[in-house]
Amino acid sequence: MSPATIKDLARELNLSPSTVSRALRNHPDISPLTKKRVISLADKLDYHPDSIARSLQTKKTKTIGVIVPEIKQPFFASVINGIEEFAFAAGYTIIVCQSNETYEREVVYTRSLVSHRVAGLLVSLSKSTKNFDHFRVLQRRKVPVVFFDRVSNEIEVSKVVVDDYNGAFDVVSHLIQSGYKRIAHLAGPKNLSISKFRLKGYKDALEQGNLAFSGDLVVNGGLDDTDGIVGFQKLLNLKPLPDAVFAVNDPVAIGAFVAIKDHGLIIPTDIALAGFSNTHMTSLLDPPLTTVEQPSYEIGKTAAQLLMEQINSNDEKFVPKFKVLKTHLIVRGST
Amino acid sequence: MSPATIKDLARELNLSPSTVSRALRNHPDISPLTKKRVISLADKLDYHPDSIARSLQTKKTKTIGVIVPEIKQPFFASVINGIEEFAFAAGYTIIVCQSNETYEREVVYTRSLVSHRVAGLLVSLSKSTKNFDHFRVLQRRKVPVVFFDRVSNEIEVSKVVVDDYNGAFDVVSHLIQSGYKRIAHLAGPKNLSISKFRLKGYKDALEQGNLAFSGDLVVNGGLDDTDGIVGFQKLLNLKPLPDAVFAVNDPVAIGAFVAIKDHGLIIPTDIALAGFSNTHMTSLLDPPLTTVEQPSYEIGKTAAQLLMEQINSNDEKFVPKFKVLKTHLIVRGST
DNA sequence: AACGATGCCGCAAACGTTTGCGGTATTCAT
DNA sequence: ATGAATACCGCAAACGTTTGCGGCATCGTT
Repeated sequence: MSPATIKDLARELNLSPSTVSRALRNHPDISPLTKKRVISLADKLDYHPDSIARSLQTKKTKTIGVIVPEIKQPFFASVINGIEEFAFAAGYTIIVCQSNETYEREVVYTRSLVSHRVAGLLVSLSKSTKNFDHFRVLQRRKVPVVFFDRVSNEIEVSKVVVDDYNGAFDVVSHLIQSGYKRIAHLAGPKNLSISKFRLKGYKDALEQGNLAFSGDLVVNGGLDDTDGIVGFQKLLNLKPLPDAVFAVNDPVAIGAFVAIKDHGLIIPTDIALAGFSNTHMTSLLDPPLTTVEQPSYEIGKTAAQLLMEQINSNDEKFVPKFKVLKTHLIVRGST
Repeated sequence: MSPATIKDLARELNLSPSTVSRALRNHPDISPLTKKRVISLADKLDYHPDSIARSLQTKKTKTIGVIVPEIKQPFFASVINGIEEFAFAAGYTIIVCQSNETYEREVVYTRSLVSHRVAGLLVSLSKSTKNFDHFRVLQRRKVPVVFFDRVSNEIEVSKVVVDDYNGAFDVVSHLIQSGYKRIAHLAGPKNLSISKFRLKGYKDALEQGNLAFSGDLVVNGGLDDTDGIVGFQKLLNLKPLPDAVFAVNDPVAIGAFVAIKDHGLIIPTDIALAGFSNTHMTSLLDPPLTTVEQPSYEIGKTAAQLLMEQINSNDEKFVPKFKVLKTHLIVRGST
C-alpha cells in the first residue's frame, strides 16, 4: 500500500527510528548485527527513504534546476545531456525548465526553483531578459548559480561560455583568406553576450584583413532559422551583393541557406555561407556548412561541475570562476 | 538571510502559523483585514512557501518525472518540449532523466523518482528493457504512469503512440505506387513496439501491392545514424540491389543517406529513400527526405494531459487509455 | 573492587507546512 | 436579556526524516 517508512521498520524490529536511520546510513554507533537486520528488512519491504522528508530535515536537496531558452534547440538539448550525465554521476537529478525566450517565465521559474529548494541553478539567459533582480534574490539566498552560453556580466556568478570571439574571428579570417571581400554578418539580439562577442570577432577579423567594416553589411535579428531568411532578404537590397555571409549561429545559417537557394544563387561560388555551432545536421547539407564547432556537451558538463564545486564548498567567500571553452573551425563545402 | 517562513510572518504579526497559512491560501475563515496584512508582509519579506515542507504534509508533490532514452534526439527533445509546456500550465515542474537506452539506468531512475514522490511518471522505454518489474512496483504504489512512443503491453497503463503501422503502410504504399519494386527495410530493435508496427506496415503494404516479402530485404539494427550506415552496407550484398529503402526512423535514414551518396548512387533515380519522424532537418537534405510526420510535440502534450487526468482522478479503478496519433506522409525529393 | 572507556541504542526536538477541532468574541433574532 | 448562530482565530498533532545528547551494559585496566 503506502510505502514503508522508517517507523515501520523500527516497529517491526523493536528498535527506535533513530537506530534504523543510523543503521541504514551505516553509522558506526550501530552494531553489525542490527545493521544486517535493518537492511534485510528494508529491502524485503522495498523501503526507499523519502527524500522529501530528508530534505526538510537536512535543508539540502539533491536536485538542481536548469533553465534554458528552448529544449528543442539541438544545442541546448546537447548541453542538457551533458548536465544530466554529470548530475547523475553525482547523485543529483535535474529539473528542466524552458523560458521560451521570455523574461517573465524566467523569473517565474527561478521562484519556483527556489520554492523547490534546489541545491543550485544552471541557466542560459533568455534573449529578452534585461533585468537581473531575480538572480540577485538567489544570491541573497546563497543558492549557487552558474550561467552558461548566454551570460551577463551584471551578475557575479561562475560562467562557462565558448570562445565566441575567437570562433567568429577564425571563421571570418578563413573567409577572407579564401578571397571573399564583401562579408556580411547576420547578427543576433544585441543584448546577448554571444551576439556581441561574435560581432566583435567579425569586426576585428575584417580589420586585420584590411577590409573596411560597414554597418550596412550587418543586419540584426534573432536566433532562429526564420531570422536567417528575413535577414538574407535584407541583404538582397545591397548594391553589390555580399559575396559571403557569416551567420551568428547554425539555425540562422540554415535559414539563409534556404533563402539563398530559393534565389537561385550557388553556394559557395555566388556566395559563401558560414554558421556557428556545428549542429549535427549541418554536415549533411549540400554543400555542407562551414561552421565553428561548439562543444555543447562539454559546456553542460563543466557547468554542472562548476556548480557542484560551489555546492560542496562551504567557503564563505566563493570567488566565481569563468571558463571559456575552445572552439574549432570546421571548413566544409559552403565556403 | 535564510528564507522567511510562515512562523516568521506569524511572530511578526502576532498571529499563529495556522492563521498565516490559511490567510495565504485565502481560506474563508480568515478576515479580509488579516489576509491583507499577511499578504503584504509576505511579499515584503519575499516569502515563498517551502514546497518541500508542504509536500511532506500533504503527501502530494507538484513534479512529474520524465524518462527518455536520450534527450539529444530531436524527437524526444520535441516531446519534452510538449510535456514541459503542458506541465507548466498545470503548475507542475518536470524532472528529466535519460536512460541512455540501458535497462539499468531506467530502474535506477524509477527508484529515484519514487523517492522524490513524484506525482506521476512519463516514460519512453529504453531499447534494452525486457523486464518490467520496476513498473509493477510503481503500480503497487499507485503512482500514475503513462508510456509514450516506446510502449509495452506487458504493463497496463495509459499509452500514447503514433500510428506506426499506418505511417509505415502509407510510405511503403507510396513507394510502390511510384514504381519501386525491390523495397528494403532498415528495421529497428525487435522488442520495440515501434519497430514491430512499422515492420508490419511495411509487410502489409507489400502484400497489398502484390510484392513478395523477402527476409533478405529487411536488416535489423538500432535507431541511430550509424545503424543506417552499416545497415545499408549489408544491403549492398544483395544480388539485384534494392531500388528503394524504407528506414525505421530519420536518423537511420540519414545514415543510409550518406552511405548511399558515398557509394556514388543517385537518390532517387538509382535508389529511393524514406524515413520516419520528420525531423526538422530532413527537409534540408539534397534531395529532401520523404518521411512520415510524427507529431512529437503533441505526443508530449497528450501524454502529459493523460497523466494529469489520472493524477486528478481519485477513481479507484482507473481504466488506462490508449491514444494513437495520426501520422502524415510527407513526400519529398528522395522518392 | 572500583573506575573509566567503549559499544550500542533511545529520547526528544526539529525542519516548515497543513488541518481537525475547539474556543472566544461578536452579532442577530427572539 | 437570553440563546443561538456566526466570524475569526489558536492548539496541537502530524508528515518522515535526522541528530545532539544522554543512558545503560559490558569490557578492560589498575
